[in-house]
Amino acid sequence: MASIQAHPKRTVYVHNLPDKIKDEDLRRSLYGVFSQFGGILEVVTRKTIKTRGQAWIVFQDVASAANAIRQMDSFLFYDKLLRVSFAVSDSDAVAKMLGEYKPCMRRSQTTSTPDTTEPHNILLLINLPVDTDEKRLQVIFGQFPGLKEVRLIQNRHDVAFVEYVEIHQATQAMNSLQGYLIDPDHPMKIVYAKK
DNA sequence: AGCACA
Repeated sequence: MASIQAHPKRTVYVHNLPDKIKDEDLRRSLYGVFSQFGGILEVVTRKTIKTRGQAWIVFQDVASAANAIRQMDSFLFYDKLLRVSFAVSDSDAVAKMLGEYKPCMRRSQTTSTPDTTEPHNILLLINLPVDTDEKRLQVIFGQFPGLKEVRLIQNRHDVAFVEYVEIHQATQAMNSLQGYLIDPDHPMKIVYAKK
């Protein structure tokens, strides 16, 4: 709790890993232990001076990553206690999954926000499963600070509005939950509401 | 301790 908390995202940063283990064995063990929390897109380890003893576990959704952190921080792994938190930045594997990966955006802080729409404190969710209920959306979007209200549309449960107090809070939720799989067939699309 | 991916 003392360290800086990165905001929720699909990638979990793990450190205090044993560094005598061969990279591929380490990846396999990490995959084995972490896959109980949800689908894993990729486990990244690199044994350079700067990156040894660390790993990035890229989950398909933020909820899995959050669970992994809750359950696995301080977990005894080999002979050490794992340190598990949200990664500082998003993984390329996530951008690729969402079809938003552009090699030139590496290392730039540009978001995947379509600039066709002005930022807004209200988000529009589309492509929801038709049986989506409001409570479910409240839980998912309530992970991010500033949630004010979730509104489903009468007779159309495939779209919803999610309102945050501040625009930047809406943006944070949008960036983390873009493509979120409410179910395997419905990657959620999130755009800013129109002014 | 250390936040990458080409």
